Amino acid sequence: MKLITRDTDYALRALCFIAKNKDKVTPAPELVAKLKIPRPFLRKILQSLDKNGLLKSYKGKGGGFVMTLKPNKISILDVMRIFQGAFNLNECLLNKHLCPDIRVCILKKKIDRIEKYVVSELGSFKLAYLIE
Amino acid sequence: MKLITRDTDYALRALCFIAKNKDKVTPAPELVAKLKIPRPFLRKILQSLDKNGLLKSYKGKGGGFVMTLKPNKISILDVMRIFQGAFNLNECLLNKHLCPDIRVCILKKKIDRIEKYVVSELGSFKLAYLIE
DNA sequence: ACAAATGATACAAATGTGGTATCATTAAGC
DNA sequence: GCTTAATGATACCACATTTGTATCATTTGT
Ligand code: FES
Ligand code: FES
Repeated sequence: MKLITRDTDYALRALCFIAKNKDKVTPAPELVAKLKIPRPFLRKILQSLDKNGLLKSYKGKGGGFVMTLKPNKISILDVMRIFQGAFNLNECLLNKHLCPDIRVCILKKKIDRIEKYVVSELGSFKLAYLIE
Repeated sequence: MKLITRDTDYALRALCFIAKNKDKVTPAPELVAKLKIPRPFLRKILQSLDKNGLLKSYKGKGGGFVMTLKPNKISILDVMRIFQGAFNLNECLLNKHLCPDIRVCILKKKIDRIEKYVVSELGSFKLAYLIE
């Protein structure tokens, strides 16, 4: 089980790099060179970050990406949610046929508590901590 | 993200049922009927539980499965480990190329703490709690 | 006009999950 | 011993997800 997937990891690294560049526009090719992320894959990731409002993009020559928020306003969880969907360790609710069983519900409460802990820990871990 | 996969869930349900039968031998067909788990899939799961020492199997007519341990000696984590492998939220160690980066290491520490918490919570949650 | 960048989108390989099918082996009970 | 009801072992398969790749259109600074 992975907690953080590859695209989230790439996204974090890209965000860190772009954040260090401050107001300077960072073009994707620079990220590819420095971070060794496969180019088309990175492009897709950057587009996602743009659509989700974490980056602002500039098209055309001299274009690229800049941060829209301060790094201390972005949490690991914010990035995870973009690439891995809403945090939901308890998928049991979906499979209706599993639910008549009480035992799963006791377990469900346990898992809910675990989930709350994880969400709170990752939600308070800001991108800024990864830069300094 | 799921914390518990389908086979682990099926395994937990099967174990609960078998545990309730105490020393009585429970044949797979009975489990199929009562728990509505696809037959060949359940068979595979029961074989895993047998190989990992949580169940003892009796072959031949009148055969089936019985528990080898008291339900308060088996944790959710024990079952998860059989079907989902060792708990390892931090897969980063494997991908060597990610590691020169300090930021991941700080994050890694955070994830390690999260993992310890999850392992401790699930390791102390015993099968017995699901039965009563 | 040209070059350098992003936008959009479709495709593809590798892996993981959930499930199926088959045949051999064992043991109880007549 | 024969039948029957059970497990053991193993190989296969369909689908979804992950991790990418490829292509072409569009925008913009010089
Ligand atoms: S919520 Fe699924 S069993 Fe209770
Ligand atoms: S352990 Fe992978 S970056 Fe530190």
